[in-house]
Amino acid sequence: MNVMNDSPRRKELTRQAAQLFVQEGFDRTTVRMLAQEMGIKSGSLFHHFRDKQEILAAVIEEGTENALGIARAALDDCDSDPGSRLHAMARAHLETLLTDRNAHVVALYEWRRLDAPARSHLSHLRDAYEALWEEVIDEALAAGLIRGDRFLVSRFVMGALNWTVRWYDPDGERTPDELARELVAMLTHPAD
Amino acid sequence: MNVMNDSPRRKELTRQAAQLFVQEGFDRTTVRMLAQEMGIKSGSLFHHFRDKQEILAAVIEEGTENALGIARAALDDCDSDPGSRLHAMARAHLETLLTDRNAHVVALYEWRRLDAPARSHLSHLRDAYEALWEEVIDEALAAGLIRGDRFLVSRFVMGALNWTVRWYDPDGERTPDELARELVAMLTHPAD
DNA sequence: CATTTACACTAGCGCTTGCTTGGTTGACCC
DNA sequence: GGGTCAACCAAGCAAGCGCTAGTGTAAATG
Repeated sequence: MNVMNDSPRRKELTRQAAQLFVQEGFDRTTVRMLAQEMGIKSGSLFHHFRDKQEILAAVIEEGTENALGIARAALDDCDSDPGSRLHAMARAHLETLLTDRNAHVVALYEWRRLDAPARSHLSHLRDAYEALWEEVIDEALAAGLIRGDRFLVSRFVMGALNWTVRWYDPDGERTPDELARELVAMLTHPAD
Repeated sequence: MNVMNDSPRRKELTRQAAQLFVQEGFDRTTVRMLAQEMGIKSGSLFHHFRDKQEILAAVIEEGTENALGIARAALDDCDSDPGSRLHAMARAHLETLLTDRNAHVVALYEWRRLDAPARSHLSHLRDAYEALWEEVIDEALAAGLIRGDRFLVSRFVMGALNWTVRWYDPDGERTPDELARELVAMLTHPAD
């Protein structure tokens, strides 16, 4: 057990682990399965990760950091009116499902398998992502674009969005852009 | 391994199993832990259930049947206008979280641990529940109360609703009725 | 009274689990 | 050309896993 840095090798192993975690679930995925997928022996795995838990944490960390980066970039690039910003966030969220679906599914379904220290570290990352959403929702509320309780609206929206991993097919007919547009249309109350 | 009927004893055991599955997750819950929680020895467990999988199936089956019953009753008892029906469904959904939260959490998080036969049987039950929602949403769409694509709207609504198990505290300040009202308000576009 | 049924028990088989140990390899460096 | 270091391997340990076999017993049933 030597290193736990973020070498490129470790990044690649993390990506492969995410795939297996989605297919089998964290608990059912054995270190032997992980090693085989990675093309190494099970003992070698512990050169890159302290233990199995750390592999899970690495998967979730990378996925969340990625989503955060994409969302921030989307907000920087879009128009400044609340509607555009709402749409940009929804679109960014759906686009991460194209490139990073596995990590997102793992983050949603296997969060509770994290031990306490990892959970506390990663919840800060997740909070940062949700804070972006709440900011955008606040702006939309202030502009009268949507209405309702600040807290409840963001929970409902996060729910609708996170649920997309269950049914959205990125290779299907609907683009993230179209889908984001539909979601915003459902929520907003334009002054006809 | 004698019986697999639905005796009252088995119902109680199922309820206790749901509790443990939520706390630990299905895979981490051992038959020995289940037996201890039930106050029997691990071998005795297999008198009531064929195997561990069947316990999971029993938990999900009971929870879904319950939700279906409550939703149907709510629809029978409410006014016939689309807004009332939407509200009745949302309220029924949240009310099941008061009495049956464990089973619902298990159904959401451990669905993929079901083997193929159980999954096929239970998905019919779940489809029946979702069909109720789609019916009510269709009525609301037809009445112009909400708008958007039939398929997408129901996915978004189901997402927002199912996500409530993550944050809703039935012992907290907000009643299911209030919460349902907020959700409907967020979705609907009344002709001001 | 005899039999069945429902429920519980003890004991343990066969296997898999996460992880450790002690070592080898080959590329790079001064 | 000796030293360093990440990367990998073979072997295996201790613990725990789902589940089975066979038995005991008290209440219900004929």
